[in-house]
Amino acid sequence: MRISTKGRYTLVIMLDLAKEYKNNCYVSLKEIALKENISLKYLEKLMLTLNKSDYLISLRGEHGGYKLKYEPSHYKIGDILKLAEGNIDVTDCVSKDHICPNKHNCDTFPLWKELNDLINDYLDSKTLEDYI
Amino acid sequence: MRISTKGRYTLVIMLDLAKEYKNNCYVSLKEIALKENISLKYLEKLMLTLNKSDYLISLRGEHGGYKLKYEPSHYKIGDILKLAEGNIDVTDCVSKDHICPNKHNCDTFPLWKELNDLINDYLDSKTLEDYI
DNA sequence: TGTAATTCCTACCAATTTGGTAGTATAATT
DNA sequence: AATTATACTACCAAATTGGTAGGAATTACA
Repeated sequence: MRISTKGRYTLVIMLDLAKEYKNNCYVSLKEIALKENISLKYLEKLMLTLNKSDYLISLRGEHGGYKLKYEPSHYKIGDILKLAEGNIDVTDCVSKDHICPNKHNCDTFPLWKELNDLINDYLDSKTLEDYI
Repeated sequence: MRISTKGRYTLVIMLDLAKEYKNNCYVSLKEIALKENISLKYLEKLMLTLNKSDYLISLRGEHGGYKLKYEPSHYKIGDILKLAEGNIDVTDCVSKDHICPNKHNCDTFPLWKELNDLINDYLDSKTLEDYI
């Protein structure tokens, strides 16, 4: 049930950008790395994933960095975690139809399905706005 | 957020034993392995963990196997998963006090704490009885 | 009393994931 | 031209996952 540093650090980045959204300025990874005490190189790597979405605007060079493309309430926590972690489903059977041939006869499927819905409904009900 | 086969198979074992509880007979791993299409050797290994608890009564030899020590409603799903997976906490900061020195100033801690409580409250509200 | 069945226990192992590091190319600012 | 920052590729060690192999101990039954 673990959320790895990929998801946690990615959320930290997004929150730091969210906090600066009203100032409309770019925030560099160096600032975030220093402030949050995370390796710059690791943050760069996380940005590769994050940047494949339509979430951010980036600028290279001096006074460059990243800023949110939309206002903080636009970003659901669940979406950010799914992007960073790849997949946050409790089991494969709840998301991939083909993986379990007899889920209708499976005693544990209802458990995983209900738990997965609980988690996803919660994470989709919260946005960056709620944590700044 | 994944539950691995350790947790899933362990729950399958416990449910199979729960279904036979009223008959008060021993169920062998061989039967479970055949029925559930899981490797016997892997089930044996999972039993090493499960057997360290006070959950089961085992008997070697012919017509041997395992049976539940208590009635199915005694076993919380959360307890079984914690035992099998080792730790199902979303992050370390929600369970280990020392791991994060400034959790009171952390923007994301409330999120992990609330999510972790949601999951654990759900899993502790269900027992084997609910899935047989 | 011997044999088959079953749990119990210790090693070992390949593939994947996690949590990074290193180096370089590209772009923007001064 | 120099500096600063993102973008991208490659690599790597440690831990976890999902097993397998082999044998020892114990029990039931013929």
